[in-house]
Amino acid sequence: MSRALKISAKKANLSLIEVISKELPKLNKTQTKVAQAILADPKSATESSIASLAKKSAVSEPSINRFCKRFNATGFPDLKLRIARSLASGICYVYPKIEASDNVAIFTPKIFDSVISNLALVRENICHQRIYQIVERIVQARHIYFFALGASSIVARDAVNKFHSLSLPVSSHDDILIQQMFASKGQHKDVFFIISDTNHNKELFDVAQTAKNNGSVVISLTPSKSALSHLSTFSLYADIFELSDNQMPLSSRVVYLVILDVLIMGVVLNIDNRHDITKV
Amino acid sequence: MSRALKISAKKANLSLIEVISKELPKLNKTQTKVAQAILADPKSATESSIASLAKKSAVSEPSINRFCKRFNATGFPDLKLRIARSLASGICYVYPKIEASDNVAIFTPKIFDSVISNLALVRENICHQRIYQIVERIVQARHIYFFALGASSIVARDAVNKFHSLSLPVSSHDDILIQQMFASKGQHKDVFFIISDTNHNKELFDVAQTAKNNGSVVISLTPSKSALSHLSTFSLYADIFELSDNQMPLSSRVVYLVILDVLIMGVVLNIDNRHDITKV
DNA sequence: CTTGATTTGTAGTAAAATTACAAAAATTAT
DNA sequence: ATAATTTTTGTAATTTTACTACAAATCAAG
Repeated sequence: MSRALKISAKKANLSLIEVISKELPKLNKTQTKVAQAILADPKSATESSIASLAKKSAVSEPSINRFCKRFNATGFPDLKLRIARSLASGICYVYPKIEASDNVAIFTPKIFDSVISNLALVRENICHQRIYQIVERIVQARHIYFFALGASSIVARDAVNKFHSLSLPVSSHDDILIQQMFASKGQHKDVFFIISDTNHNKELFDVAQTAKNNGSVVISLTPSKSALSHLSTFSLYADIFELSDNQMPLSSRVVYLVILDVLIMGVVLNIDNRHDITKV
Repeated sequence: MSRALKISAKKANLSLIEVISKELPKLNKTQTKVAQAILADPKSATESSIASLAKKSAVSEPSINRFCKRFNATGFPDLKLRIARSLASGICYVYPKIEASDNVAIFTPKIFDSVISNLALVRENICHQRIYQIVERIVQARHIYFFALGASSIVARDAVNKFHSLSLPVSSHDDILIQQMFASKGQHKDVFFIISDTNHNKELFDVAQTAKNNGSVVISLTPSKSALSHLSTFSLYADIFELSDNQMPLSSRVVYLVILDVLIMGVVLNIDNRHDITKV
């Protein structure tokens, strides 16, 4: 939650139009004219020359220039660039909550934005070194077991479909007893890939513990501070900000699917070319 | 491949960077140099003058200008503006191909960008009215059948999990014979929700046809020009640009999952408040 | 009022972008 | 292969745009 705020704050410096409208009361006469002309039609401001904007706001050209510098732009072209940037981002990098009063046109973009924001965040923070290491283990594995429960189980199932099409020895199980059974029979070169979108899941933790005790490789895909990640041989983190509280994970499955896609692509490239291609 | 080009030509609101990277193979020698210089660092391109970009790409200034007009910009400042707009969200809206020589740090962002780009595109183009209509049908349905084959079947399964938790009468089937059987027994208030990421699938089309003939409601989630969408009572489109040709759909499942999430959210809000909340 | 400070505009300069035209490639026909 | 035609590319001049220095105007306090 606090991280979400940090991000929206970071985004806030970028939106120049917001800054201008916020500073509006503090501006003097001519600068107010300029600001109003820009705010009246920011898009056309980005497309017009300093001369035409000067005419439109009924001030001289140097006044426009001073306005630019007042807002920390190097000059008029830079100001136009900043306005364009603050204008064009259709996607809002915040994690809004869905209100009961939202209609289709409101909540639909919210859902997309939430997923996109989460993906963008994981994109920036995912550890490439770790991916490389995991890919190495997967291609060398005797067998790879994908274990998940609940909503994450479709991620496991999807992974199996894909790895299977690469002729890798994979299987997935969403029955905790079966999972425990396979874990207890795990061998040295077996990989147990455990996916959980909750921070602490006792059942899956126990399964992982069993596998670990048997000397098998345990890979986990979980939120960052999960008990599972500490136990694992290799762990991938993804902290997801869900937009609804009602225990229905929207974004996490999607982000997990994409992370699995990354691993699969790593395996594809690793198989295609057995040299040091995937090295970071 | 040809579909991608057709759409980029049609949709003017597609980002310029995306268009440039797509048109790259069609460009001649000098224009390729310009394109590569821009794609290598689009942000700096928006900040530089025509002279410096000419120097960077080792061409003359008028060649830059011709490049601008080639991409329907009025001139260089306009091109910079368009690049800035396409860049504003931080995510590069390109659909790059993954090369065999890509290492982890290269292909990982590519995969994320591809998914994010596709989501952003669908976010802009999805029909809210249609979502509203489909939600209405779902909440009134006697039973909802989710039919899919192959990679899309996990989307169907996920939908069932979620709708089931809302106590709606749902089921999914990925066996074509079972699908055909249920379709032939379909009743008036039954909804058949058919998901396919391929343009034309004879088997699923026949199932849909059967259901339609029986007077059931057929809802489809497919690419835009599919035979299925024409047949359906209501159809949702999503044209996905996949980044690898090797028949492994990466983005489509993800986009489909999010679209289903939107529908589920619509149902949740519709159930919570039986008035005209979801009205567009 | 008048002085000093601040703000605004005029005019000139520098820089950037565009256009016209000529040279160089590339393509085609002979 | 080579001449003729077309297309592509660059040079140089022109036009447009942005910036700077300085002067006029406005404003505030004595």
